[in-house]
Amino acid sequence: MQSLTDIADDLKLLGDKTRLAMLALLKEREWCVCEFVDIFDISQPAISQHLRKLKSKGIVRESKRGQWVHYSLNVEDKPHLKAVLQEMPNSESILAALNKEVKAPCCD
Amino acid sequence: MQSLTDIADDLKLLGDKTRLAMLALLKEREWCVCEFVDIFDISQPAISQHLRKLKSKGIVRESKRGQWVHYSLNVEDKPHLKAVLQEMPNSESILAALNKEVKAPCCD
DNA sequence: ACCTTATATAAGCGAATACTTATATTGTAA
DNA sequence: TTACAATATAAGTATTCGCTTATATAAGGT
Repeated sequence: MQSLTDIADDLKLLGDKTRLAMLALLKEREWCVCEFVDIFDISQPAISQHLRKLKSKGIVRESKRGQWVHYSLNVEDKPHLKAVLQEMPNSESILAALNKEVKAPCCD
Repeated sequence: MQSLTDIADDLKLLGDKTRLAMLALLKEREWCVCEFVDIFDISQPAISQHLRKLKSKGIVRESKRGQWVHYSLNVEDKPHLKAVLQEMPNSESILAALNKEVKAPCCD
């Protein structure tokens, strides 16, 4: 059972357009850091810092494969986040909003 | 149709425990500012500023009655917020978490 | 008119946020 | 080992945030 403060702190992380887009994308499948670096118009360290915040709250899970790191959604025990993400547009719409198309992932 | 940024900006407002509690309380009925002043352990101007932010994003609606101002929820056209609030505990639990009991409202 | 009550606004301040550049770490491959 | 690619961390900075105190506005009662 989460406290009000915990829930607010989780939601605070969704209050940033980059992290919100990341989570909406992660709804569909797991993504490699290198893909996020291609998609978002911010530096690689900025990407890394966003993912660290999400991971530190247990909202995403990381899995290393060789030199690549893949992130996946981990909101099974977070109904508030599940509910929001359910209302988010699909990956295609998100990428369109970011003016990006899905390319062959860098980590193949 | 809301942009990603708009949705993130809405969610950012839920990322504060005071505003999140206010909205959870407003799910049940409308509340007078004076009640919020009693419930939350912050100054009256702080309450007023939180409500102004929520109003400026169209998340709540105000209605003046004499010298009192009542706020009500206005999230019909905001499915993301509706979805989160649906998962929030009821007023009783919120008040319990704040160590407050519902008293006779100041504005009767 | 005056005083009181309810609410809003203004100004200021310390803490948190999201970014940047520079550097460290880790893994792969020659 | 050396070099390179992917990712993370550190440090610095400008902006935003949430609070406070002080003051303004507005409505009600006498």
